[in-house]
Formats: sequence, C-alpha cells, structure tokens
Amino acid sequence: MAMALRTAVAAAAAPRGFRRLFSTTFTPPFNPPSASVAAQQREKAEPSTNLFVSGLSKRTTTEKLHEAFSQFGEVVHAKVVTDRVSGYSKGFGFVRYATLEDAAKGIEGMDGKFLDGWVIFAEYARPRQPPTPPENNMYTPYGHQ
DNA sequence: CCTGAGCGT
Repeated sequence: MAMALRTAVAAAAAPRGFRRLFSTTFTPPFNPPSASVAAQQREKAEPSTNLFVSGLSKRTTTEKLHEAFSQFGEVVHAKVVTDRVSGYSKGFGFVRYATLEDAAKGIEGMDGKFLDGWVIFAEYARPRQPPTPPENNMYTPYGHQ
C-alpha cells in the first residue's frame, strides 16, 4: 500500500475578524480631570518638608540616610523604614528637612544619585495619616473623673 | 543572607 504522504498543509484557520480589531475607533487612554480621589495617590505630592526616599539599599541605615541628606540642608529627622519582624530595611525611608527650601535642595541634590550602590529617588512625601488621633471618647487619657 | 515596587513601628 503506497501511502502518499502529502505535505500536510498547515491550514491555519485564521479568523477573519482580526483585521478590523485595530481599526476600530477607540477612545484614547486619557484620564479625564474628573478622576476620583484615587488619582492623587499616584501624582507627586505638593512641596513639603517631609521627603520620601525610595530605591535605598537594604543595607542603608537611618544614619547613612541622615548623613547623605544633611549635605543639602538641615535634616530634622530621617528614618529608614524597616520591617518589624525581620528588622531589615524595606528599601525606602523618610527625610524631614527644617524648611521647604532645604527639602527642595535635598531632592535636587539626592534624587537620582547613588547611595550604597543603588540609585535612590527623593520626592515629597504624601501627607500621612493624622498622628495618634486623640481619644474623643468620654474617657480622658489623664484618668477618668 | 535579601530576590527591588513603594509612602512609615
């Protein structure tokens, strides 16, 4: 029995609806200004003395952060965020300058620079949640009467 | 020890 092995034609049944998929007039991915409040989280925060520093090396400590940013202004407070359980740095931190001017100089001076072998990014930190909301309850922290 | 976007115990 001679089996004529004919070349199997790769009959790829190509759908005929793909040629107009990209021809359809679609709306450009532009976010309307009437976006929800979720948009402000992605945008850069307004000038503040508080700086958010990311891209830090896991070995960079609070001292090193304070030391590095002190070159461009009066650093009032600096801290590298570390994990509570592991104790290691999360790779980012916060730096607070005395004035907005120093904060601006700190960003211009440290943003995109190297620190411990890593390119760091300095920007204005977002307004954090209100610090320790006082108990508005009937119970006074100074001892109930 | 650290693999890598991010907004703080």
